[in-house]
Amino acid sequence: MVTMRDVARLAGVSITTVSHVVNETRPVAQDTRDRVLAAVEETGYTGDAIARSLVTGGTRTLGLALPLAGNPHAAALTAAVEAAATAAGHTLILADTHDDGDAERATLRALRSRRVDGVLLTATAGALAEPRRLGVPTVLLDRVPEHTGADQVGPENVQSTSDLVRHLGELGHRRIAMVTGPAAVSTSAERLLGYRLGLGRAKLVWDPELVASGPPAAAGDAMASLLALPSPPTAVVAGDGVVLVGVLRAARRRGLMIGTDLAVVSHDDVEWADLVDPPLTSTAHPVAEIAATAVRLLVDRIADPDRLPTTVRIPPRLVHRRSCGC
Amino acid sequence: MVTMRDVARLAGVSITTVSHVVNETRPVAQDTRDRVLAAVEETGYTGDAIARSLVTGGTRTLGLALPLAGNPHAAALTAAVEAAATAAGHTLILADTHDDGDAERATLRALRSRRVDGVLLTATAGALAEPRRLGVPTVLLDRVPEHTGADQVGPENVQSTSDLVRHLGELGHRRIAMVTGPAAVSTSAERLLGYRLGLGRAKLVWDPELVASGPPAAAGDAMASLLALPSPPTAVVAGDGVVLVGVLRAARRRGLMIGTDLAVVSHDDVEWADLVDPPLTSTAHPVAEIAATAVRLLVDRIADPDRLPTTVRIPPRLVHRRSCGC
DNA sequence: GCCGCCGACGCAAGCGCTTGCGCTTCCCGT
DNA sequence: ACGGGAAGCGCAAGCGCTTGCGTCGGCGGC
Repeated sequence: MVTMRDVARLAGVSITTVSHVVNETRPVAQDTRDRVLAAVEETGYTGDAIARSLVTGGTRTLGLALPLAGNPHAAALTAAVEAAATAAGHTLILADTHDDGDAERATLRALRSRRVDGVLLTATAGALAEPRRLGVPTVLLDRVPEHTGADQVGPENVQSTSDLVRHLGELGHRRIAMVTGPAAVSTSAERLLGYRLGLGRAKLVWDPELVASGPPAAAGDAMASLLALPSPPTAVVAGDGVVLVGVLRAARRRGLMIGTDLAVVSHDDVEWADLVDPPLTSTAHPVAEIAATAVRLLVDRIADPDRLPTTVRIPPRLVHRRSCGC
Repeated sequence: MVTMRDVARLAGVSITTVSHVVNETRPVAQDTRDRVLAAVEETGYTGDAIARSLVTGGTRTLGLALPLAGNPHAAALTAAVEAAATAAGHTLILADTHDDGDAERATLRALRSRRVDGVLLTATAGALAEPRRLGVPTVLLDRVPEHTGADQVGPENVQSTSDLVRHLGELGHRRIAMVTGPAAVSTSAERLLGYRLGLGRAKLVWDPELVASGPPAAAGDAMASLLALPSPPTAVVAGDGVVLVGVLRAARRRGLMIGTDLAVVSHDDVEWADLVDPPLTSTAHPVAEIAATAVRLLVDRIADPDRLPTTVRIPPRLVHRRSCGC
């Protein structure tokens, strides 16, 4: 590794001066500057972020901790966050939390030991207190539990789900089912709430028999059970993109025609939504906007640890296609 | 931040001892150990990877640099690499290269200034020489150009594409088209080669009119042009998952029945392959295996910079469904 | 002609950690 | 009773950088 010392020697100045010209932290005579810059060029000096961080305290690094495995939505979010972080001049450290409280805590500690400036976290309930304990600036991403006293950014869930259900109701459906991920996840809980709300707005009664929530991988089986009911649903709202896959598979296995035998609407506008038959009605969540907002909030929080926590809800856009039966 | 000094003070020992206890680098009397560990616990000491790295030289950090934007395959790869890196005891720094030579070079320099131990790189041709120039241990991922003298891991493309084409040929198709990403990308080039090879094996002639390669986003238009040909293809092989989407959209716009009017086979077994009509015949690339192999190669290279470069090709599995017309 | 000021730069103290030496004890063999 | 070895620890250097003080000329104002 070529160090500042090498550059300094070559330019015939002190490392102090090299530092100041590289960082532009104090005026340096023009010809000295030139000599230093030339030396930098010649040596291929890149600097050492590690050493720099040790003295400045900051790393210009953000941690992103979320359940990554087998989740296209998380993947999209990751890409969007990377873009936003880079735009804000930060590097991204990626860590999979496996949706597990212990793993989240461990991840957080690891990130903090790497001195990340801040963390974007999609947490289970188990690790919500950890960031404050560790004193790491954190914004909660995607999942937005109540009363955390933290900055958080996520989709608007209640209203949008309610709209989905109401639309189904207006189409004449009386038995509308809902399949979601684990109710312990705030996103699922909120969408479940929106579902009930929508039912009410459509003047329908809540039938617990018609809702299934659990691990996304089990969504297919859950849907199969719903369809096996004596009086099965004629419409279903899928809580998210991965649940949707299960729902669709179950319907297909049962030989149901989507849109005709069974209306399907879903959260998450998957990229293939227009490629299946019929094209899927769903809500499109502006991932880039969510990511950018989260990064902005985090950067603000890092700059001022004492500002009041902000919660931002970003409403999805309804993409109306034909699986709802229209 | 609580430092070793704090722990040492609390435990009534020197920081040397704390260091040795924490790292288990030399024997320490049991009760001293206990006191130190207790102090660690009490203070919540996490260590400082930055300071540690400064003295040891290593960071136990790997960089992953690839074109991330709008590419589900890259996303899947990212998740797989994260898992593999974590399993190998490394942290992952994620960087989007935007498939651009200059950006790649800049990214590589940034990663090196962060002192990553090694880099996994999906590169354009423009930046292939950079890793060696910078002296960063690197393994090329996913795209595997010839003669790079570097470690590299990627899918087997020629044979698998050829098989796809041959299958189509055996089904009686005479005019088989191919749509891929940019020919400058080695993956596309190889698949194009496999396509020609398959054509030969099926005793068909190569008609340049039937192949389109270019930016994935333009795949739809490219496919539309192919379908508008006086004598349009009766079968098409899509170079990858994102091209596939364009192909399918174009076919749909033209009102073609997949599998009947137009046989479609594809690389990349997208998660929704069984949800469209008819289900798609495609090649499933073992992403986890590719990622794990790449990380292994990289770790080996870090351990021994002078070992001979290895190239690993991982063959995909053909998932035979019905879009081929069977 | 002297003082003060300002522009241009260098000194050296750390940041928190690892690690090669070296210093104490303490015990055991003779 | 004494020498020597081993076990248990601590000292301090130094990783590559930033930054608060200083130093050193040179120049203008009086």
